[in-house]
Amino acid sequence: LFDMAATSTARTSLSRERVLRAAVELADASGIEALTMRRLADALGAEAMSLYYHVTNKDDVLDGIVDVVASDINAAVDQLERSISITPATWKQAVRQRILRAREVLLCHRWAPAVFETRRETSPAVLRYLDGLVKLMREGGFSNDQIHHALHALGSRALGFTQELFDPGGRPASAPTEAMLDVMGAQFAHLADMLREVAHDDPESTLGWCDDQTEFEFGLDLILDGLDRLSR
Amino acid sequence: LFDMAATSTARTSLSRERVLRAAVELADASGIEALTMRRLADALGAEAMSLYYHVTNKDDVLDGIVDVVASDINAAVDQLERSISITPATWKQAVRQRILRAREVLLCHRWAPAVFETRRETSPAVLRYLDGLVKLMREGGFSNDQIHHALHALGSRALGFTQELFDPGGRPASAPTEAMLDVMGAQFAHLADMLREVAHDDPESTLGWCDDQTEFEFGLDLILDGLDRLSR
DNA sequence: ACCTGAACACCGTTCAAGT
DNA sequence: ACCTGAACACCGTTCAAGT
Repeated sequence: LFDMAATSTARTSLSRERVLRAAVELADASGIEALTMRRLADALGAEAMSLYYHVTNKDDVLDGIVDVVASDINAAVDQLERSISITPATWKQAVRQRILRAREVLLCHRWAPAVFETRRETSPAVLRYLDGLVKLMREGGFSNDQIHHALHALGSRALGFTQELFDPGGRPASAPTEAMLDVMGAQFAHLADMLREVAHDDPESTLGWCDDQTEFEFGLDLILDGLDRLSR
Repeated sequence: LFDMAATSTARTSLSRERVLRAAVELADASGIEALTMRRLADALGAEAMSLYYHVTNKDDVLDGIVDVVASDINAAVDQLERSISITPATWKQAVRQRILRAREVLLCHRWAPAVFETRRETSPAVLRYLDGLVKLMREGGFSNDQIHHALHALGSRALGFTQELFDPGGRPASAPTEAMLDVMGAQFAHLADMLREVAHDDPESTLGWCDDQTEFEFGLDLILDGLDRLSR
């Protein structure tokens, strides 16, 4: 009657795909902790219990949104490297580009890495992503055994994220103040000295006092260079 | 009266330390999902609300158990490398040994890595651990800037764990059956080929078809070797 | 086939109250 | 100072019932 406007998106009936897409949007907008069955149903203009017709339970929703994000990654990655032939000389650049592209997608879903880590069943879309990576490295001259080691060495970095020991999640981190470093220095002199020097070297970093992207690429290149050396 | 035996451990009064230690034991024994305020209180022979006198809330409990585990790591690591002088030639072995020791402690608390990742405030014990690592690398001839990059490149590996894309948490993984690989091969040929070959190469691996420890060390050495080369 | 509402068993946490 | 019990606002999920 009057709720036509409010429920305009809800008029079309539910479906697994619509539920999952709404779940991703809810997590994007309000954080993963806001993703409850009741709130998700609300966003869809339905009752909580209606979801269970399209989805077996909340775990299934989490598996589902991981697969949605991984599918987005595949879509982004598929647009890459048309007609570039992969050789032992070019594999590294191709893998690097692929991983950084995956990272771009992940940066649009800050909650995703944490959820990826909690999943026990690997999503089909993640498998497809890894399949592409294996293909690339085979063309680059690696043995299956080497590729297996490489995937383990990369770990989540293969998909474009790492877990940091400092400040997981809440980016951008603010630089520690001089006062904080002084307090810290009393107990942890070497660590405080390091942080003081690093903060001094790059005081204007717009992405916070640690540029995640730079650090991600540093670690990634360290590993890729090591693998490259391994293959010769 | 009759519950003397059942509550024998509960007779001593509560304290923050006793609460945290019980929390670690509960997580060790029953998994992190069993760690609720009510069950934790039960294990201590107290009411749920009594905990709040010694601990500000559940987040504080999680911060606390991370710190307890990190303290255990420090204790284990402190027993290492007495009287070995660190030089550019020996730093790698010392860091490697330190990290593998940290990993040993973590392997006794399978729930810990996942909890480490969710914490926003870094625990004092983790800071102390990192301080020791920085000290080691300084003695090994690295600049503070290089050490900063190194810590980011190592990420959680500095503390002895990585997140794997396959099968997070539930170890040991069982080898994929031939039938599974056939199904998988239809969609993900390169990945299935790789897994088939790896499983065939090492069919007797007692730790499951992927030896986590071997893979962890492979990735760690790849990074340490890269850092070593960087410092020359 | 698809959706709902009441209900259940659990959470974390507040508050006022006990000793 | 330390602990408790009832209560509140939230979960995920079951079940029987509606269309």
